[in-house]
Amino acid sequence: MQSDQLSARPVGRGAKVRAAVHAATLAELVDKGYAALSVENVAQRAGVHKTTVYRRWKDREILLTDALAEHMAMDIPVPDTGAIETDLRALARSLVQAFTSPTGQAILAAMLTGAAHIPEIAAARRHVFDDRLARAEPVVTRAIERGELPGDTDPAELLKTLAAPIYLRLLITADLVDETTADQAVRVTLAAAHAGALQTAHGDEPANG
Amino acid sequence: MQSDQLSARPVGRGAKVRAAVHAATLAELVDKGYAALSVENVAQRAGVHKTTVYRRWKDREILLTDALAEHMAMDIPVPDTGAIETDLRALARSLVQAFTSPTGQAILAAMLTGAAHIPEIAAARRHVFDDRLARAEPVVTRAIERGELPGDTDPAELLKTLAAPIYLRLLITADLVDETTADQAVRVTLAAAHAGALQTAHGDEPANG
Amino acid sequence: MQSDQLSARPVGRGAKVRAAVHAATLAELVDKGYAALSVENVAQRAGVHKTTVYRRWKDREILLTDALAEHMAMDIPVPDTGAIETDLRALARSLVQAFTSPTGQAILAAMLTGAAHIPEIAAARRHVFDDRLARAEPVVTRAIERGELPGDTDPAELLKTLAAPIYLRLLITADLVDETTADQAVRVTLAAAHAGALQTAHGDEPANG
Amino acid sequence: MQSDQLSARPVGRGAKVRAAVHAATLAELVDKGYAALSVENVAQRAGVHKTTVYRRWKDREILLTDALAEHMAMDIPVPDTGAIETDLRALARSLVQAFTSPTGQAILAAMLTGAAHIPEIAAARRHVFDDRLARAEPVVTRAIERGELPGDTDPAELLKTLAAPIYLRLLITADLVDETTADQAVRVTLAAAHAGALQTAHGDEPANG
DNA sequence: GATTAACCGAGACGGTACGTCGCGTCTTTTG
DNA sequence: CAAAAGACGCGACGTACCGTCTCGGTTAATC
Repeated sequence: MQSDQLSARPVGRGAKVRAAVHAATLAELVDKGYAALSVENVAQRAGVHKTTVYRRWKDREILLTDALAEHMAMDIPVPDTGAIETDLRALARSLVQAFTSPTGQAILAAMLTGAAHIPEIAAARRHVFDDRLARAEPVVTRAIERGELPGDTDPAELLKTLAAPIYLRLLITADLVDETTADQAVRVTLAAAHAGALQTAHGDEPANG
Repeated sequence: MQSDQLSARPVGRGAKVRAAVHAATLAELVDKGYAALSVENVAQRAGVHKTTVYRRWKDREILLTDALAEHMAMDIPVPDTGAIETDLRALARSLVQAFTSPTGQAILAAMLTGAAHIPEIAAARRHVFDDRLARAEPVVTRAIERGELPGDTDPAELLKTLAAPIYLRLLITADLVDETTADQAVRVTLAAAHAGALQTAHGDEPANG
Repeated sequence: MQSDQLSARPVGRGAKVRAAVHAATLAELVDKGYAALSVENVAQRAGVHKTTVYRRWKDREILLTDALAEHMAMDIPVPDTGAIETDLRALARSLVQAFTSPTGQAILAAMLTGAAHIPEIAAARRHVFDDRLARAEPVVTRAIERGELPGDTDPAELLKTLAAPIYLRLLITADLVDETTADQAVRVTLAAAHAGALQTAHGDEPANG
Repeated sequence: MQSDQLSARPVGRGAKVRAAVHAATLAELVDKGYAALSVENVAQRAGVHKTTVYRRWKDREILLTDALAEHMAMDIPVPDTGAIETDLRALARSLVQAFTSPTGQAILAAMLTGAAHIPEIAAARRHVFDDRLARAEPVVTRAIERGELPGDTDPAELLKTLAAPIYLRLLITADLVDETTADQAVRVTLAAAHAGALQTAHGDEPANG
């Protein structure tokens, strides 16, 4: 009995459909973009009928967020090189890598789109980034313990400072983003941290970070 | 952005229609969001018939980008207080103010949406930000001349560093954004600049910024 | 000004669409029958798009009843040969003719279908037959005036007696129906009338007949 | 009608299912009507799974005709009062009773529906009525033997003349149908019969009655 | 009394048609 | 000539029910 779950459904076939549809959804997203992603095309690409998609996902939006969430659930390795600079560089570069591929671009765009009026998407996006943040925090705390960073450095603040210029270029200025962008972000972040500009809030910043 | 080259037309009546439709477009954008913005509703809100809208704007996308472009063309005052810190604080705070209003939120969201596959929107967005950047550069160059910043500080790089954490919070983390966010961005930016982390590229950054 | 109606719509094109769709509806009805009549096929047959059909008719049911009603609105000539027997024969034969054609069969079937739960169809059907009845009554009253029939003969009752066996065979027994059926109905009806079996109710029949 | 030739099967369990589904089918037919009768609802009402229904009946149509046929197979008592008038009155009134109940209405409607294009339904309907006719014929032949009716009276013709006005009102005019309707039909039929209008065909009517 | 074969419950699936919405085009009428 | 009015082709939406197809789990007749 390999599937001794509590639910008594024959998950066997269903799981394959789920996977195929998810893959097809992401593929279509990359090819056509958020707006032009039609359920019918996704279904066809997945080798499945339209109604089968609607049976599992209530509508286009939910199909998309679900596929995205599943895709983002993949672990990102947290570096531990023993030095803050190389750790941050690794983090920044992996971020760059994740979002410069066509797939990454499409996913990023999709996560931004329609967020204002569809709370689920906004929530999903926030959750993904909070998660990444939480997993990366040890990098900073370890550096503090090693004495590489001031004791009152705020890990979240530091990591946001690291990520911010990369997202800015990806989303707003559409500059070319590569490893030098990542390295420059590291330089700025460390400069700010050493200058004591990334300390935990003394009351001037509310606890929303 | 568009009205100049159409000067040969009888602008008399048309100008009123243009203005009304633009206003209605932004209003609908704020109320319903990008996805649910329908030409028919915009037309009705503008007290104009649908076909009249289509006569002037080829499609929904163009109507939107045009309205947005017109809206963003409003001047932002470039501060000149005599000190880089207060200047940057003014810039950062005006950025925060611009995008924390419901209108600003909607506009920001709209400019991100569908950008991946509709080049016009991406171009418009890039143009707007490049423009803002260009207009703000004097703030930095003046500070360099005053000796407040290292001589080889890259103005664009500095301004992006200033803006980046604000956009990150607006678009990704959905943290609360207010004046303290602006002030914190200033602190980080100045720390980096003084540490020489915002110099013009010595070859490690291509000329795309 | 050939179209000086109160409503200001350009009826020009619309009327053509109406006619084409009505014709296509009846044609499909004959070919495929009530159950298999799909709006999409009707539209295609009419050289028109599905949504155009839905714009004018709320749903399949209404499209059908409307087409049927329009079709049945055609006048049936009321005979006046001077003798009740030949008049009735003409009436009966025209009834037979109307419903033995494939079209007639299909229409008849459609008017019966779904009548139990869709009041509009039942109402339309009733209206059509009441109308036919009212138009044929003069045939009977003239015969009474000529002294061919008893003075208290009930015209409606007589005409129903005439029609009843024809409908029975069409709808229930599926016997072959032709002119001899019509003539036989006349014979029975006149026999009953002369025997005084078709008088207006003396109280033994409520006023619903 | 079907259970006899399947006698090799373990009828034990199956019989209950058959009965439950038949009852549920008729109940749904009365409640929702022919068009809105869904197999899933029937199954649920019968406390049985959809697939179980499909295992025994190929499709909706067959399920329906089977249920109807079973229902109609109930005997109608053939009266034998010794006088043709009271016999016919009994027949007519039982017909009225059968089809004025909600159930009767629904069944009648169902038997008419879709008959044009689904031969099975038409055949079933014809069979039912032929059967009733055949069983009632003795009433007429006995009357002929008693000398109450002309010797060459056609029994089928007479019985159809009796039934026709009742069906007309049920199906077409939607007049109120009650015992007076039945009695009036008897009056007309007897008048015609006595006048010799219901004799066997002299060759002008084929033997399809 | 265990075996075994038919039957049933459960539910996903491919498929057809439904009726709806919004886009962008077109034609006709009005000022 | 531009705007109003509105029908239209078109494509996608999301829904309902059809009839089919495994899968396990029961049940009941047989050995």
